[in-house]
Amino acid sequence: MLTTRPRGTNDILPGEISKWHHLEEVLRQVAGLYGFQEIRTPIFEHTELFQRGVGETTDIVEKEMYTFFDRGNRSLTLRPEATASAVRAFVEHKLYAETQPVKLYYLGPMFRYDRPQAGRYRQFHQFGVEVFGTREPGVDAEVIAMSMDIYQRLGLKNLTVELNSVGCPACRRSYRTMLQEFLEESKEKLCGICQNRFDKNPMRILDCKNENCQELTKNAPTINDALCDDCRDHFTGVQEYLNKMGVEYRLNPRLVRGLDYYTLTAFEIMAEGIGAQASIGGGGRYDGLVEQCGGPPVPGIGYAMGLERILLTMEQQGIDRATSKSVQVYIASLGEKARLVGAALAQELRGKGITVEKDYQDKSLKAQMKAANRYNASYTLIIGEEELKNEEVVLRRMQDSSQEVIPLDGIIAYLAGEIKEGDDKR
RNA sequence: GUGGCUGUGGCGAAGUGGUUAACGCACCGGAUUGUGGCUCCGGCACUCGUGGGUUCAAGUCCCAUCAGUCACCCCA
Repeated sequence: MLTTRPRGTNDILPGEISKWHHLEEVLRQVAGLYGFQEIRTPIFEHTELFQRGVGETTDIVEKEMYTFFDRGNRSLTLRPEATASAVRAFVEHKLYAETQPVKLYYLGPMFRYDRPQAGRYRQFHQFGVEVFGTREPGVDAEVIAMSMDIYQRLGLKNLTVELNSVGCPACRRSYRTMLQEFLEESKEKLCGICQNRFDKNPMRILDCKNENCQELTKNAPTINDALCDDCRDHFTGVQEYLNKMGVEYRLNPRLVRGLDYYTLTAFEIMAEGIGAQASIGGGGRYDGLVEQCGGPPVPGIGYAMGLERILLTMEQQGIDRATSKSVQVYIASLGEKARLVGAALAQELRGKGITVEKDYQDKSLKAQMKAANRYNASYTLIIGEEELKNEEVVLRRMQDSSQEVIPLDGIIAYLAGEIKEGDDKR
């Protein structure tokens, strides 16, 4: 226990950090391009925020929250998602008083107490955006386009955007009864899970994986049949924008998202080959949420993507950015005095922006050369007794094994010159 | 929360109940004087996840537990 990480968590080790850096860099860059500004909210919130924001009946709230009491006996919860927090901050700081829309993005860890499996962890990372203050279909389209833009820049292929409209609360209510009426007769024949869903969330029955259920719902009415004029207009508006913007998508009238707050636009981005958890991002509109969280009636839309799943997909598609530690100069020294000189040289070189690694343990020269090789050093400086006495250093070019003796007081300038030239050639 | 599979050195992986638990990679050291990448030689396991049990004898069988993994529910 002492030496194992908590279940469902991961250490990101030095060997894999570069792909995270790369991913985060792309995310921030694209967010900037689309005019989003970062918001950082606490990693825990009052439990009631999620109960209210995410929805009492959702799985997240019912069984997946990390809830604890602090010393003041307040109930707090590690955030399972960030939309509720963003909404809270939006309301708390009265951002609705600023020019609308307000476009925010966030990036960080989320927590859900769930059984880990491929692409699912108890602590995972999400990047997400929220747009408050407008319900123009063009914004919905832009948010979808932006997410695809990100995936493309990362080099991901074979992704599908699934699009649907879940309507306004009124549409959903009427559709719900419509669906229940349709299924009433065959209710007994549905699988056990779906019989459960019949009352709780009948729309979920539509995307049950059970073949029998699929067959039974084949001719079921879709949400599109139940949309009011206003919702229908909005939905066609989103599609019109997407078409114009050249974003491909697949209409999926059975797409239902799990959180209670979604209205109108719902979308999900699916990847292949990363196991059962194929959704690498998703989002939708939440026009009633701000008000429900105690703010004014401000519409909003957002999406979130799971970074672990993106990385998994990249790996699966052979987009690999693993890098090993590498260094421009390695300083090998023999003996205490030489090591001191080496340390001084290292400082000077680093001051010139050159990456340096050196020996700290008085290893044999052979061992130091091996180390230099492992670090992928372009140059190795060797300082031994001989060199110390003559105020010189041996400069060895690792690539062709050539070496020369340079006066100690000239080595910095010499190396700085060499490395700059080398950089220019690239 | 439910189910399947798995758990041997840093990693990968043999081991069909019986003396000192293979091997590969990695790591460390060496192959005449202070020099890398190839080759050769050598070194590197006090708990075979943990705790019980069966047995004269268990890494090998049984039970429990923990963890990993995949899937379900659900989601990123």
